[in-house]
Amino acid sequence: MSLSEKNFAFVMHCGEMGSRWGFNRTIGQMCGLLIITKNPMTANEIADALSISRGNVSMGIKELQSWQLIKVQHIPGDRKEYYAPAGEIWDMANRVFEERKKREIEPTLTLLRDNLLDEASNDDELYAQKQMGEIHNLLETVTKWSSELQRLTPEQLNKLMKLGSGIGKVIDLKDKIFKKE
Amino acid sequence: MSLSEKNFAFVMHCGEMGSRWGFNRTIGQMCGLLIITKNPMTANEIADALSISRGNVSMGIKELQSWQLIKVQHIPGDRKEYYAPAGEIWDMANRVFEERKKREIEPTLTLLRDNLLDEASNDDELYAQKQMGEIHNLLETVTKWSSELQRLTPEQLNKLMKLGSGIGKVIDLKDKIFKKE
DNA sequence: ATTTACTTTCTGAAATTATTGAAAGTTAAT
DNA sequence: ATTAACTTTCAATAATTTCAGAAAGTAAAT
Repeated sequence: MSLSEKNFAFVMHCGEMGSRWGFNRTIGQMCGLLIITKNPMTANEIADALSISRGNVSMGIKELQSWQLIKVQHIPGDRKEYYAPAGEIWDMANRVFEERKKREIEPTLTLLRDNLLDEASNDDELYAQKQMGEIHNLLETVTKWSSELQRLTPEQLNKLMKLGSGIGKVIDLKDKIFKKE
Repeated sequence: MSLSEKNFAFVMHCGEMGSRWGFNRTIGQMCGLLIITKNPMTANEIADALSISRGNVSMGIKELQSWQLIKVQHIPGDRKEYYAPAGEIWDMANRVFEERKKREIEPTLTLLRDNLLDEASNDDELYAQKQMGEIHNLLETVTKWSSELQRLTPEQLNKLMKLGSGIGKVIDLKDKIFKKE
């Protein structure tokens, strides 16, 4: 079974974008392919569909598993491994987001915290520390905020999203009601 | 004037991270360097501080300008160009975010919209379209939501951030008050 | 118009990253 | 124990990206 033109275009597009999301072209293609394919696929089917080597598929699978984006399935009486997306689109996006946070924000936070422990010994250092402090705060806010969002129930989240620009009003509303502090 | 050990470590770290944010190592380093350096720097100073070629700096400047992350300044009676960050940390993060959205979300949205116009002609295509539809919705939500956030005043934004997990309660509260619909 | 002080562009070399395909590994069936 | 049907690993190669340094460009000062 081969891909329709449109579906193929989508898979290739995932390849181009893939590199921006932290994996390489092939892995992006694999991910896109598995997402739009109804039935789980074998490694060989993937290799054929994308015209890449079997070995390359094996690497890609390992990588996609490390991102927890795909899962393995077995069909009784069949020794092959079948691969499928590990969850709904929303879950997958969340995983990518989480993984990226871990890879790019956390190391920076660690380094910044370490740097900020030192006393600045002159004006230049003081300025550098001020700037690093700002980055640190920004990253902490982003981290905290994103984990808060993930704590919401899907229902709350949905409401929040629908709220859209109304969010501003709700904040003001909350202020009026609890204006004591 | 050369960098302290800690500051140098920060700049190098920006190099490593840089590639994840869409530019390359050198450009990440340049960006970090300009952020923690109090005074605007000339291209030659940058080249010296990072031990890279003058030509490479020139490329990097062009790229950073295309991201609107740095600005050029002139000192009267001096022909050199001096480079400095284009704004506060928060602004720069916003620019990077915006630019990434433009580069990776918008093209995908375009492709998906195009693909979703077609009628599915069989079961496989129908499934593929369903999945693409989900991705499309997710990306639209993210896009919409992020531009809502940018529309908030810094003050509102600050309150929202401080709210943290309390956001859930506020949503529920709002629901109770306007429970008519 | 020339020189001088700069910036930009471009080419090929170097470094990095991705990919193949063959060999090795694994495991179920016989 | 051997074979058959798979998967994984890895060394060699291919493709891509980054970079230095030279050459070309620009424009202020003389």
